[in-house]
Amino acid sequence: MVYRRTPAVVTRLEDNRSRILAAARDLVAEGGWQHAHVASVARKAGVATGTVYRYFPSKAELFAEVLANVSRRERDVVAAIVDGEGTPSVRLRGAVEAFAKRALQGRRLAYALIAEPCEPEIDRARLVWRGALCEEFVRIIEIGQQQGSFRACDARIVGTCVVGAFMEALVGPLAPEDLGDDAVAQALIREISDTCLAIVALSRPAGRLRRIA
Amino acid sequence: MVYRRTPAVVTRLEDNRSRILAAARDLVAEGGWQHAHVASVARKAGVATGTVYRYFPSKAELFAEVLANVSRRERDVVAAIVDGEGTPSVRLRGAVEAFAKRALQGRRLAYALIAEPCEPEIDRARLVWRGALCEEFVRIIEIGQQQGSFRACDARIVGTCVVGAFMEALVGPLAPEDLGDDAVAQALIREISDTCLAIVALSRPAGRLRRIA
DNA sequence: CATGGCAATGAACCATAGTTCATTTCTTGA
DNA sequence: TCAAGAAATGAACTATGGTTCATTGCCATG
Repeated sequence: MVYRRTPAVVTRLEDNRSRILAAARDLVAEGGWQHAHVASVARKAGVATGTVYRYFPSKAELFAEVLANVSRRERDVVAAIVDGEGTPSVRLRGAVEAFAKRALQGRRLAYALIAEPCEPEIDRARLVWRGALCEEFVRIIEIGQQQGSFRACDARIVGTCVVGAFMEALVGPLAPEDLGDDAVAQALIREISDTCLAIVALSRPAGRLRRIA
Repeated sequence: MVYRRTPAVVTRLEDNRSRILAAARDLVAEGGWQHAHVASVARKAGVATGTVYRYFPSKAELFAEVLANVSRRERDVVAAIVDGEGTPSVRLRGAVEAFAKRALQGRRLAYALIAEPCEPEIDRARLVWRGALCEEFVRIIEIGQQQGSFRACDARIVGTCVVGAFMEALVGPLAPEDLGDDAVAQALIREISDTCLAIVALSRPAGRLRRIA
């Protein structure tokens, strides 16, 4: 019996795997789901079509992993801000703005991962990761409520609303046709984060108000 | 030369057309996109597969029309409320609650039309109609702003946020697995409409506040 | 250097469903 | 009743692209 997986072989296998993943991600980032075929991925990764199937059981799982990788990164960015410094309001705004800014930077990929029509199988994976992102916003809302900075509400539902709000507002501007003026993007981001803050802001007491010392 | 389209024939043709549309809609309402095949539609409508193609150029266009019909109805309901009686706040809340309530009543269909993963071609049609719905919310926001009831903001962006917020919060509960407790649904609807109102509420002046006469 | 076993290859395969179209059936007006 | 033309039929066709697998090549051991 000969041939054992020497470190060299293991490395090569891992290289292949990540090269395929990278190729898949890049393809999506360049042309969306339209041209994200297994054959294209293989070509871009410099392997044969069949090789892809030595690393991933199906197209759907390959792209689900791409989606997971990218989404996890985004979620981590948001999570770091949620767990970071500042008042809950500052953190919520920061999280929303960070997400929006990053999305607008890599528009094509963001559009594909968030909103572009794609195969049902892949679409399903999106829902999962959107849920994970939502968790982070639920957390910051709960923190804000504990500190008395945010209004009393069902954090789970309202967190979902927050995610829905900024996602929806981003979709249009993310669309590939949109070229993206930077000043417009800045204004958009600000408007969106204002809106998200408004969602959780303490509600005004009834009646007229007057500022006090 | 004989055979002209007598009124009877015209009627039969129209009947066929709407029977096919109804069958398609019902299929989606029952089982979502998974089983919405042209052959199934034909069977349910009591015609041959090929007949469907005498009335619709493609599967995508058939279902796009289904989507348009249902969506238009929803938009009209919202539009009527937007143009109806009451303060802008009351109308906004009413519109959101009406939409949510109707969606929760016909869960399966609503889920399919709003969120269920489906073929890219059909998904594209969704975006269009979601935009039309959004218009109505932009309108009520603008009305509210003119009357000084809503905060100053970009109505277009914030309207999109409102739609995104309640859509997203509805998606989970719409999912086919969810059986739907009525009390829970009521609470959900209330929470969502509260949230949507918060989005446009006049922002609190900075500093601490105290109620005055 | 021989050999056993694993990885890579990519052309062929196949599954699914949307479409087509030659044929049949129906309707109308003479 | 018959002819002409339109509508309906549904089995066959086809396009697409994911998946397979017999073959080849490569590498580590004895």
